[in-house]
Amino acid sequence: MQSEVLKGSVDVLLLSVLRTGEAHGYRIVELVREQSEGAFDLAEGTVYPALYRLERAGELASRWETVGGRRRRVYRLTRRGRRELVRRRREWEAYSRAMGAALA
Amino acid sequence: MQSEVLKGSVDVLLLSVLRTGEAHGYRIVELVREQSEGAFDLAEGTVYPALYRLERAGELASRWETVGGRRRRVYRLTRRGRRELVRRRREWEAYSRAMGAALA
DNA sequence: GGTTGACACCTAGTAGTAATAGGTATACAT
DNA sequence: ATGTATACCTATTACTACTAGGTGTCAACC
Repeated sequence: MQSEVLKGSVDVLLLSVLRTGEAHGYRIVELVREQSEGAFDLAEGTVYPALYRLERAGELASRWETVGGRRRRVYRLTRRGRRELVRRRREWEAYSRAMGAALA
Repeated sequence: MQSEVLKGSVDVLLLSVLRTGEAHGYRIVELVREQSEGAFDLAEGTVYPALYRLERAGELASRWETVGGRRRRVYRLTRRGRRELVRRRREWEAYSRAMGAALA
């Protein structure tokens, strides 16, 4: 079923909210909630490991930042990440279309 | 993320292709392929366990049949299965809408 | 001064799906 | 006899997402 689409739902969301600029983990959770109109409220235990995974895969890069005494790790898309975002979004669309056809 | 939606993608496909009548496992694989316009080619190792799971959950019922010397197990939706199909389809739609919003 | 809540990160363990990669058996055509 | 389509079954594995904790900073309030 080529189910990286399924498995990668969180991944594509993370890549997508970073498309307009960098953000740290906690903020990424908020962005996903906002941009999905409240539908996706990702647990931190889901997001942090996913971010490491994406960084290990070369799709994200990060740096440490300190703001108001609080440490943050700020993530941004790499070139590969941007490419992957496009690919995964297309995959999502194909998947979505197929589900639509099957469930019609 | 309420990810039964994700996890249940195969389940809702199986329920859906049975909405117009009963079918056996091998045929169900074909129906999913046809109705998804070729996009979903489920492995038998995915489908059979899923059918057992759905039967154990009371969403499907089955009977044995012999046609041309070949044994088949024919599945049909139960009332609960039909209800679940409606519920899962709605869930899929909400999920799909949210993904659409987030990836827009 | 202590408590609460928001901010911010981290990780070990678990449940569960889907894929992999086999296996068995019948019928029919070549 | 061999191959192909039909038809079912299952053990193992990889991987995701979730659960359920933990650490620490800062600001506000009582």
